Amino acid sequence: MRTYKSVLAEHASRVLQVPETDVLALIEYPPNRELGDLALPCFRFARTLRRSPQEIAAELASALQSVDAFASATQAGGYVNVHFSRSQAAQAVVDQVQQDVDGFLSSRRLAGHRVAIDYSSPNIAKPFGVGHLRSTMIGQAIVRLLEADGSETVGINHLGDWGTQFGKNIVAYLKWGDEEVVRQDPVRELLGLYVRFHEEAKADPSLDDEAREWFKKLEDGDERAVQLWQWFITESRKVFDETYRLLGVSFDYYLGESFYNDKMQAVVDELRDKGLLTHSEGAEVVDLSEWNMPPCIIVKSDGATIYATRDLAAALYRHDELGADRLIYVVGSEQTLHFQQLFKVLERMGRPWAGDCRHVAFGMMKYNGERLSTRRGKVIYLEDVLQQAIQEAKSIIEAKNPNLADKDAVAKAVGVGAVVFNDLKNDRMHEVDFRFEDVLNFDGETGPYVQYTHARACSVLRKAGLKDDGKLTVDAYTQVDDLTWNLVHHLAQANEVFERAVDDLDPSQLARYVLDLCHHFNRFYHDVPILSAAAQLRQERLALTNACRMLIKKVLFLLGLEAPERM
RNA sequence: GCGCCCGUAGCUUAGUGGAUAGAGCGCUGGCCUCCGGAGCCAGAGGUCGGGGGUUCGAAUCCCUCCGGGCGCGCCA
Repeated sequence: MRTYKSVLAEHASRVLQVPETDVLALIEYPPNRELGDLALPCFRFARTLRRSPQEIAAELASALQSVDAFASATQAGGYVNVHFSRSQAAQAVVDQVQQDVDGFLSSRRLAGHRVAIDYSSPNIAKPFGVGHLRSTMIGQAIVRLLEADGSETVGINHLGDWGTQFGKNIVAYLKWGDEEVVRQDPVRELLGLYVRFHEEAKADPSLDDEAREWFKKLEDGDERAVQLWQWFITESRKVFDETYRLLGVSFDYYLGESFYNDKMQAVVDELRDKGLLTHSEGAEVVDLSEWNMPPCIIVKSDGATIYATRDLAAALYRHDELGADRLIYVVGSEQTLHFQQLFKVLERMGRPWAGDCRHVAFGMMKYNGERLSTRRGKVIYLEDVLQQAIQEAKSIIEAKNPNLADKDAVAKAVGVGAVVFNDLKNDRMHEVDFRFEDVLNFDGETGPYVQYTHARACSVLRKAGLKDDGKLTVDAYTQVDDLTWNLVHHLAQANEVFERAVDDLDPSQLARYVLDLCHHFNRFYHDVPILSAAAQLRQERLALTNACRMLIKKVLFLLGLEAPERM
């Protein structure tokens, strides 16, 4: 929909004879709602127009009086503040949300694009810990955001299914493993074997040699090695898929590292043909000193390739074979340099789309201030965290709403929602010190708070007899009090927040937005009677409630949370 | 040593050059004969890490220092 900012910008731009985009960038929300619904500081125009900000603001204020959408325009120092015509705005906003939430949120700016998103990407035979939550849920949210903005997406799980660690896994399993025990709980058992390997290898370095031999066998296609490796993958996948099912996460492709084994020679050949490879300390590298980066190693001194080579092959595959015009990697910030190198090498290889590659980095997850370490067996299983949160939700339901139908399904939605939202609401670059007390708290700025608000809105609408996809038409809003207006005004900002979230690949903006929206709704709900209002008002308030319900549900979906109608 | 990221209330944080720095948790005190109290309201709590600068205006931009994190060729 047409935003109020652009209406203001258009008029101000015409009056002042300055470009509309310049005006648009300056428009802000006044710090105090009595001042107005939008504000335009005029200080910036003073120099070019050779007039005082106050004078400019005064001129604008009087010119904007006549604009239909504005109820008033006043000068306040160097600012001009406008109030919207409330009844007109409320009617338009509520109607448009109900008509088409998707269209209200998005103008489908990415139509025609196809974006590949690499997210989650856990390692085979390793636990899926809380740390993986970040890549998984930020990635999933980005997929939904981009799709909502019109893009096609290709979600890729780049499983860590190759590398020398599998030699260790095989050795440990053959020495100390038991098939039945592993089958019971594959990931935990394999991790135990892996940790034991590292402990014993300290005293007996020959184990490392054995591990190397077994990995070599795997590379050479040794039947036993391949069979064990595939078994590890199968068992790990079962466990991962269980977690993905719980989280509601899915992928278009599971393409692990091993998928590119036969695609790396072509990369090496191309780099060599293009004269980008140089010999250095026994290895072959792409020199990046011109860009102040260390060289990117392509072929190790033992002749083997390395992850950079693999990632290059993967990037080419995603672009050339999967048809993506833009690549996104949702990977921890410790790999920032690697991706800078990767994108630079792609550019030097003559791939113009290298400029459209993005590394969506995020801070590290810690526990009690300490780094989690798979190798030392220091792991918090995401599955455990989710189950605890679900238990917590279940006991709250038993206490507050014991007659609820589908208690288990709701407990799952709320418990998982709490964990997911908790991770999505903050700036992803921040380090996270994982604390159960935060995740298991369902009050305040949390997923359950948003879900609760949604359920509340559903409840009112249900009592009013509104059908599931019903729409309530209102011809004109009569009285729009402050609480109602604050809610409408916030609703109207959905589109600009959505676009910022897409542009920044930052789901936390939407998480913050929906928290604010819920807060405004709860205040409205608390103080403004809906069902008991007189017929006309009742209809207006129900329509507004319905619009909120729809938008909250939509945003929860984008963030990967369910929206139960009762809880 | 070099590079990147982070530093805002006891804790977690919002804020992408504009007006009096907003929230949540925790704490204190209110609000269910009224649409769901996982809620609402109020209170206490801030030298926006320190210091310089740019600007009419800086938590925000630049410089510098301090504290923390992550990287810095054959792991991914």
